[in-house]
Amino acid sequence: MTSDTRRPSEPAEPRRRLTREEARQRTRENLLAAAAVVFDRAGYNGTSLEAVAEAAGYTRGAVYSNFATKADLFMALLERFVEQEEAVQGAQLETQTIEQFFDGLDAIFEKQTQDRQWVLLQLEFFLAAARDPAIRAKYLEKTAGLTDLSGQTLDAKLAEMGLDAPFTGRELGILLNALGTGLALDFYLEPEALDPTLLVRAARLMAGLDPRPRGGGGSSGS
Amino acid sequence: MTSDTRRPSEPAEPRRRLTREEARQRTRENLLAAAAVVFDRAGYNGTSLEAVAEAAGYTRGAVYSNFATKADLFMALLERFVEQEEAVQGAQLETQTIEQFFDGLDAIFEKQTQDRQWVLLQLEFFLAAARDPAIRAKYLEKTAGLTDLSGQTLDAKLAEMGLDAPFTGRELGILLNALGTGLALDFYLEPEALDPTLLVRAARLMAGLDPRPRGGGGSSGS
DNA sequence: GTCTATACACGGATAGAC
DNA sequence: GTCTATCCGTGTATAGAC
Repeated sequence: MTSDTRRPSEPAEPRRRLTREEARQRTRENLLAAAAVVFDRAGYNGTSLEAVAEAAGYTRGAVYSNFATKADLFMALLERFVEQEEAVQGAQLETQTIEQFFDGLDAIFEKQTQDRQWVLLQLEFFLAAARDPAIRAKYLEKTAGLTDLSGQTLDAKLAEMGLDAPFTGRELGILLNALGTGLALDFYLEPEALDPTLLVRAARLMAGLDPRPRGGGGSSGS
Repeated sequence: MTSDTRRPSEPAEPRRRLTREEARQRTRENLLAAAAVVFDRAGYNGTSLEAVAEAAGYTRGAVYSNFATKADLFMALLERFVEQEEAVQGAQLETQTIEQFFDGLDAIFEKQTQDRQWVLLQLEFFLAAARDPAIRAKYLEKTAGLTDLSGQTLDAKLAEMGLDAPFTGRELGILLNALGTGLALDFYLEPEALDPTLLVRAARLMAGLDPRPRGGGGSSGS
């Protein structure tokens, strides 16, 4: 961004008024913020661009002026979300002890069950990615870092502990990710039917540790 | 033979000509068969009822005459699929030894990765179920038997073997189901990145068995 | 160069003809 | 019971205001 050399005749006020670029950026932000809310509520297919535009105080044309298509708008939203999530999960999983790692895993899963709407939105987008190679490429590119995170962390953790886990760190990352996703989906259908400790117990077992985190009598009768 | 029973008084002839009911049933079948093909190809949201009707040799009106809404049509399709799948999986999992059980599990997973379009369709419907309580109730009702299947089978299997699995049969069913779903989703994005033995290895471990099915050196170094 | 206003095509849904 | 005609909403495209 260069200096605000608007017009020679203009009063050389810096940042007095928004430049074109800034205004555009502001509109883009407003649209993205509105889109996050509206998509969240009704899903991707259930949301009209009209609704997004209205929520942001614009018209449909403004949307198309800033995003090529509806999918493009959503992609921008996803990108932003992944960046933020990467930071959060990274901090949550980069712990000292392996016990703390599982606590972090638990926290992530709990958050996932609460962010129901967002996960459903992601799933909707996953569907598009699974069907369209172009979208898939973008999707993988943007989420690659996030999916590798737990695996790499675990790899390091296991190595420094000398555990004889039945799986590699990468495999564990895949398994934990898949299990978390699958259990979250169950949760969305029958929240009360899911034991909240199940994920961590399974994770501990797969990492080669005792399934029971702390004390707790394992009265797991039928 | 009261052949020409065109009178509304009595249709005492069975099977001579298609009754209204039978004709309707036939059309319904045609529409369902066509819908299965077309939905499979382009997904739920990507398919128009026009396309369905055309594939079956009718017009949109015929569809609406047999199904209240697009969702209703899809629900009928799902119902049929679940029934059939329940039978198949039931046969596949009701085995003698626990080794055969894992073979069956493997076969089911492999089929799931091949039936890509169908699983994606189911996922699309799951989304609708997760968002709409009414659809959710129907969805759960129809799929309840299927989800309980592996759990109950495992419960019996574990009981008769006296294994000290860290999970109950029901928990194992949930875990295996969730893991299978999550891994299948991974597979749809990056088919070559998924080790096809991963599911069964994890399943064996969670059931309290040696993760390695047969022989194979466990060179699971990083 | 951005946003508004408007137009168009397509798809889900409904009403009425046959 | 199926088809035709029609309505309405929505994604997409474009012309024009500022």
